[in-house]
Amino acid sequence: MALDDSQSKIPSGTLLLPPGTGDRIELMLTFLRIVEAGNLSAAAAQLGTTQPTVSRRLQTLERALGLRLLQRTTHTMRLTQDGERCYERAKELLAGWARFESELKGAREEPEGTLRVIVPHAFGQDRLVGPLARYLQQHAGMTVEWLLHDDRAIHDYISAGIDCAIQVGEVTDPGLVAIPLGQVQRIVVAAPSLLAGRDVPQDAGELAKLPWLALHTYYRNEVLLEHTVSHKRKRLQIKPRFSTDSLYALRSAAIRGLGVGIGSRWALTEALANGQLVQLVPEWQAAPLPVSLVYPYARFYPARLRRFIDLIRAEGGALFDSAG
Amino acid sequence: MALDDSQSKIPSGTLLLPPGTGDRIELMLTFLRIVEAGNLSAAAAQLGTTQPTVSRRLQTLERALGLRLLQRTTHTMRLTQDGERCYERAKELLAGWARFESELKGAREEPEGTLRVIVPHAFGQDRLVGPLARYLQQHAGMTVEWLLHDDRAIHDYISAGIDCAIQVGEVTDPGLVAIPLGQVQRIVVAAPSLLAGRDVPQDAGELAKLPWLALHTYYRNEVLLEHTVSHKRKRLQIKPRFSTDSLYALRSAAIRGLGVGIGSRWALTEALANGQLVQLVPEWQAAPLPVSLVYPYARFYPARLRRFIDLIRAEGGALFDSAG
DNA sequence: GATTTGTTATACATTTAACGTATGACTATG
DNA sequence: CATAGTCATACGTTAAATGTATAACAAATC
Repeated sequence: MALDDSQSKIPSGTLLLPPGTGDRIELMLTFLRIVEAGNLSAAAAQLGTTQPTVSRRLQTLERALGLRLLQRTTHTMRLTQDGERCYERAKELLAGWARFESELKGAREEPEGTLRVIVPHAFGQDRLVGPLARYLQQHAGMTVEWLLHDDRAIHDYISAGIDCAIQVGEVTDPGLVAIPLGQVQRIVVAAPSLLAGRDVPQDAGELAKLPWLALHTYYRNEVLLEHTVSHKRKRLQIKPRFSTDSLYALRSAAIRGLGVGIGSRWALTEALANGQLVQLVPEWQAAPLPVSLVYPYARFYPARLRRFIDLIRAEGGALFDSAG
Repeated sequence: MALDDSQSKIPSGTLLLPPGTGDRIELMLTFLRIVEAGNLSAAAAQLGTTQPTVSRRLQTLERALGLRLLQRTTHTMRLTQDGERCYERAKELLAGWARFESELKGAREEPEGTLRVIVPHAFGQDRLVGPLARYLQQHAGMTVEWLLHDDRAIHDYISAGIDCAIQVGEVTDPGLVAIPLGQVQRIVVAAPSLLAGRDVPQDAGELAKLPWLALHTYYRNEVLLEHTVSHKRKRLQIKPRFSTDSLYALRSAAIRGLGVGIGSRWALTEALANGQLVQLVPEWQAAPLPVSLVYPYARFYPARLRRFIDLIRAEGGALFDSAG
């Protein structure tokens, strides 16, 4: 990022008000205050400081500039010609400073630029689009990069300029802040065709006899189920014939009768409703997965991120309630 | 001079960079330097300070602004979006500051505005006009108020905004700086018509018999003459029939034969040359008067005054050499 | 994989600077 | 002449900025 000399944009030349003269903005503001108050004592009162302090600041300014700004005695005060010029220029300069601060303050308060979010495929295509739409409605001028990824290496993306991500599963990276949004139920499903000619399993233990599909992001060769009423747990050893990292691919395979699978309820609701899939042993479920909004820990957050966090906090509970 | 609220021109509103955050200009300059150097250590080297100092200044700025300006680790650094905006705005602001300083520096180095000078009538009408003309030739844009006064209360004028004065006579006001320019010889003259039918005085003592004119600014009822060779002194009691504060009025009266007078040689040279006046007892003269450029003691002087002082110092000796 | 180098951030002690209080000097006013 | 209010300075205190030392980290090199 280093710029060579030809690109340097820092104003060059010797500074009249060198470092070590205290806060130069404050000196200029004090000078303006003195002029407008009409004497040093009144200026001190308006500035909330003492008359000697004001006197010293004026002298510091005059010394640094090498100019007499105010001709003053114990009872008279008038601007010199240099003082008049300085007064006019200082007003312009400090007005510029005020604009500078105002613009930065606006940046701090009004979202601007591009928000970059990673969301898992499972949510990014429908469930979170509602809040996203409302965010864009509320903030004209904002743009959003909505990146669908299931990659767990979220910290890499964030160091690459991503503002935040929706993460399913435990958040273990200490460099990230995790805002819990809810949980996703994970249920056991199979196609009716898979069950044709077989006894429908009445208990979790019977599931092991069936062919399995693995969503290897979440489970591979072993499944842990918990009884929703008694909270008993049963661990099953399975030998999946099919393994994927896509919930949708798993759904498709299950619908085709290739095997039993465990997936998030909300992604399977439609297939269950139209009979393409049936839930097996409904009282047994895999551990629900926490869903979190995660972003890097930092001292300050851009307004665009803060506004998004506020929105997701407000609506995320409804998006990921325990029924889902 | 106090302005009421409606006239106040100080930029209003809460300052993002409040007093107490150190020199705000320095913080901004440090930020720009970091961006252009590419890392904090290089910026520290270029700023002639230490890396921890640069780190703290950057953090002070970020804390005061409530914005993250630079995303940085031990080996990477990149501007955030807020940082990019701040960088652009800071350059503009500091360029404005540099112009501000440049203009003030110009004021310090280049004469500008109106120089106000008091000169005695005796000199202001011809002898000093030469240097004045050269001053105006050398400094385009300057204007000069050339005030002819013989009033000895120069300090009053100076408190009224006069930059300097040419003063004839001893300078006793401790608040003034006096630059000696030379001396003016004061000689005894009379009209030939006054001497008609009389013996021409051969010695200073014989002058008392003649009628006298007084230049009451310098002498009234007593005249002290000194012999230019033996340095003997003679004090004469005189009874002037005519008294004035104007050297020219005294000259006119002397030419008309109204009496003997003492005046500055250079103002009488022409009348002497064309026979209107003659010098009496040439080896006896009144004490010469010092001529000084005076101005109020001050910590700083505007450039227009400093340039004028330099010019008068350089040429004043020739203007008021001991022959005159 | 271990080591070196160079980075950023922080703790600590020192140095520097800014401040408020007290007060002197001055001048306008009553 | 006394009083009130001004500006400038001396002094001691407080606050802040600094440099040094160093920990933690990561890329580059061996």
